[in-house]
Amino acid sequence: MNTAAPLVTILDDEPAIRSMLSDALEEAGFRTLSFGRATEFEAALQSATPDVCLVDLSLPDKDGLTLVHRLALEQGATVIIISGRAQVQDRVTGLELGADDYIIKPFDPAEVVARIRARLRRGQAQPQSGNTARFSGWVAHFDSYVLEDENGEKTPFSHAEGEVLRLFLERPKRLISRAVMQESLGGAAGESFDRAMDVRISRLRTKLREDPKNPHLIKTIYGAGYIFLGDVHWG
Amino acid sequence: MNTAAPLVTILDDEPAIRSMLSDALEEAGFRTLSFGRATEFEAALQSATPDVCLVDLSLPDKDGLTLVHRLALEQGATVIIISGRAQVQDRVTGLELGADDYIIKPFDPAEVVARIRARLRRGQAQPQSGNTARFSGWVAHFDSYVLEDENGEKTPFSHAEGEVLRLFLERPKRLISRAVMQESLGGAAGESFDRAMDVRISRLRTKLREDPKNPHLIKTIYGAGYIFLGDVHWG
DNA sequence: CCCAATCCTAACGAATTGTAACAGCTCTAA
DNA sequence: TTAGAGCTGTTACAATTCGTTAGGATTGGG
Repeated sequence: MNTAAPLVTILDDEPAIRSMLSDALEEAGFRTLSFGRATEFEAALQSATPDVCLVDLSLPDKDGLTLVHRLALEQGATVIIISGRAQVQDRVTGLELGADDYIIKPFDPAEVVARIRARLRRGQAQPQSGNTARFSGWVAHFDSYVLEDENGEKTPFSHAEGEVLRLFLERPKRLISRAVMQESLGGAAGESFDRAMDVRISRLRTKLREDPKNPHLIKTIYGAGYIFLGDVHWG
Repeated sequence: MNTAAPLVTILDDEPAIRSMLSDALEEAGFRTLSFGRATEFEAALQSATPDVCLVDLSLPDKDGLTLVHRLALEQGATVIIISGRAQVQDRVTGLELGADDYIIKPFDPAEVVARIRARLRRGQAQPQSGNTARFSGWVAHFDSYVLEDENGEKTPFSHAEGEVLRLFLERPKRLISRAVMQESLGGAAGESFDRAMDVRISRLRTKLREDPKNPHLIKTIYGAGYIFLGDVHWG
């Protein structure tokens, strides 16, 4: 991971907005890269991995939502949508597809900075440099499928449980929507697969000895998804 | 933030009022800048960021209300409206658009000074450097969604309650209009969502053990919005 | 003081989520 | 092949969340 200033990419077709954002962000100590079109942006992604992506949904050459989806899911980037559309439905689908936040135009640049800081304070994409993750006294071994508590006591976990756990450990402290989770878990978006996901999570919770009333690790966001709360260290 | 005397801008088309205000304010130790027209004022905004903006709504060249909206939203400035119109509706729309206070002509300059001092003493942007906030004996943990009282007793709060609480804790001691609140809470500005917001606040109040007759923390401003009264420390 | 607008909140119910119990599946070993 | 063990999706029902409704309380103008 780079210890330099975090890199923020800006994708918006209006030059005025691009410069307003980049001014505010650079003054706040971020590095920025601005793009007016999705294709340019995607080309640049090959060489640099941004810490945060600001994306305007109304792009001239591509559908912003699918782009957001790809960014969030494949790149694991922190995605913040900027949009002129204030409809609830827009916001919901944006977050469902994996965005981390949703800012409505017109906006205050200072607020954007604040939100980015808030996101960065939370989880950045974990380097995930190994097959073992530590969090809150636990150690998860993904090659032996074993969960180890602080006393060294070991509990095996299954493949399905491991998928969920890995998803959480790769995106800690960020909302993971049900939609994203289903897709990652290879679930047919079929009707009653939701319940299967619930059950997976429930089983994982019992192995982590969670009290669902006061969850220490896996927090449910009603109507949205889940957040994993532990501090995760891979390696 | 500047450590020198706070800068107050005055925007009013009547020269007599401008000079009366600037005299009173400078005597009270503020720096002032006066403008008779919105366009001049906006030009000056490029170079200096005022701490407080006094705006008369009846301007010759521009609609004062949209100006207020932009100021409050984009510049994040503290805006105080000065107006000859005393109707509730005028006041309400002014505050809804983000103004912090509303003073009716004719006014006593000393009162204006007092109100400005009050605003400045109140919320400057909170650093918000963590996910925990302390206020009035309470501790709010936003990652575990738990509210802790002075005896360490814990009450969980839901996601929806957390949204409201966070909004308050990020803008303490400032008016939060219902419009702003709805927008922040992702509510369709739809008709009956107001009630939903009321209910959220009501539920939050019971968790904070508030007596709505004598609110210690969440104060209702009839016709305008709410103010959170606690001293908030993030971290 | 009266009235209309506004606000509070108890109660209800629809939507969402948790999880126990069950059934089908795969794998292993005798 | 059969029995048993473990895994995982499905079902059913319980619990929770949260918006809506409705009626009463409060506020401020006239």
